[in-house]
Amino acid sequence: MSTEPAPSSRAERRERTRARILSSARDLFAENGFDRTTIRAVATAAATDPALVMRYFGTKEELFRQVAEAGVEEPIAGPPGRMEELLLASLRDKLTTEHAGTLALLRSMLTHPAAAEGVRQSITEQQRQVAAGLGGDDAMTRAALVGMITLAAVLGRDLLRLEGLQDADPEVIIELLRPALQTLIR
Amino acid sequence: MSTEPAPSSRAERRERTRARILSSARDLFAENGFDRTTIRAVATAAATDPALVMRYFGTKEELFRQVAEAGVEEPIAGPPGRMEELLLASLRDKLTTEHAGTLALLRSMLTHPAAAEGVRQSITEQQRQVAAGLGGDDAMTRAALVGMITLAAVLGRDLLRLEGLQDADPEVIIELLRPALQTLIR
DNA sequence: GTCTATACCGGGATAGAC
DNA sequence: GTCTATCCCGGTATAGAC
Repeated sequence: MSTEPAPSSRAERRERTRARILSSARDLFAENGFDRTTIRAVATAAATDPALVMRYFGTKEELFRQVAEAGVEEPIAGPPGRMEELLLASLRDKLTTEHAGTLALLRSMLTHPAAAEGVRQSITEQQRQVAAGLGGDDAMTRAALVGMITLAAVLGRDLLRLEGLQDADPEVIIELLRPALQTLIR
Repeated sequence: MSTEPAPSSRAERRERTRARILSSARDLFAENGFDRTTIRAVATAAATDPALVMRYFGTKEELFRQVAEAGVEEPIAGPPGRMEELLLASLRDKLTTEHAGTLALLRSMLTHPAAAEGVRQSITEQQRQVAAGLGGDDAMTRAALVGMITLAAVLGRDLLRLEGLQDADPEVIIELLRPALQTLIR
């Protein structure tokens, strides 16, 4: 929340405002979901006005799209033991660093079609990678459960904020899930 | 979808209309969530008009409350092996019989405060029961993960409709999750 | 008692003043 | 280029005709 120092050039100011809008939108979408977040509220939080938000992003849908833009995921591959490591590393990353963009996507995944599609694609992608390394005719089912379990940890901690999970050390969660995931990846 | 036969008494007709509204609301809330379900749409689906819906239920919030009213849950207690059985039985029930009311609650749990609270209370209740039978200082964390994992199965299958899960035999899902849950309950 | 018509509000989006 | 004022739609809720 530091006040920016140099007024600098027009282009820079513009870029800075844009970034502030994006950041406010991220927080509000993550906290309240797509439907309950208003352009007006985003503008207020970013200390501008609604018209400017529309000017920069055109539509609420597009603003959400840019907020929820998924970063590239580490591919999950190799023998079971290796996949287990990669999956837990990915979970650690989600639990330790702030991913307001990801939370925005997850928050709306049950009620907003675009968000649902984004999550589904992301999980399906990982699912195929894991299933490829597994074999067996229930590989896709096992891989789906693996994906849902890691997602469930984030959900319970950051979105539902369950007692016993929201304040738990990420490493504890990871070590508790390790043997559970091992029963599915093998 | 059978057309009701006897027009019968006023009170009965009234009750029937009420039930039809409740049923339509259940389906729509379960499919689209609280915010995207309109009173108008509920009325249309129930072949009445919006005013009547309001007359019977007063407010959309109250209609949702009645739709999402949780049935009583089997208590989870006993030694670890017994709790495991009870948890899996509860999961089987959720996977095999249609619980549109429960799905309505789950659909909105990330975006509607009342739904979030309902789910949180339900999980927390189960969590305490499981934690009581476990011991260890991370009992609540383990119990939370147990709850989230079973919830994740329903989520992935009925709400996200993940490939490899939406068409999976419930018994397969249960048997895959059994060893995973065993690593957390012990 | 049931439904038609409408009030009222707040949302996203737009046009035009400065 | 930034903001004020406004449009228009669709939501919940209500009042009054039948």
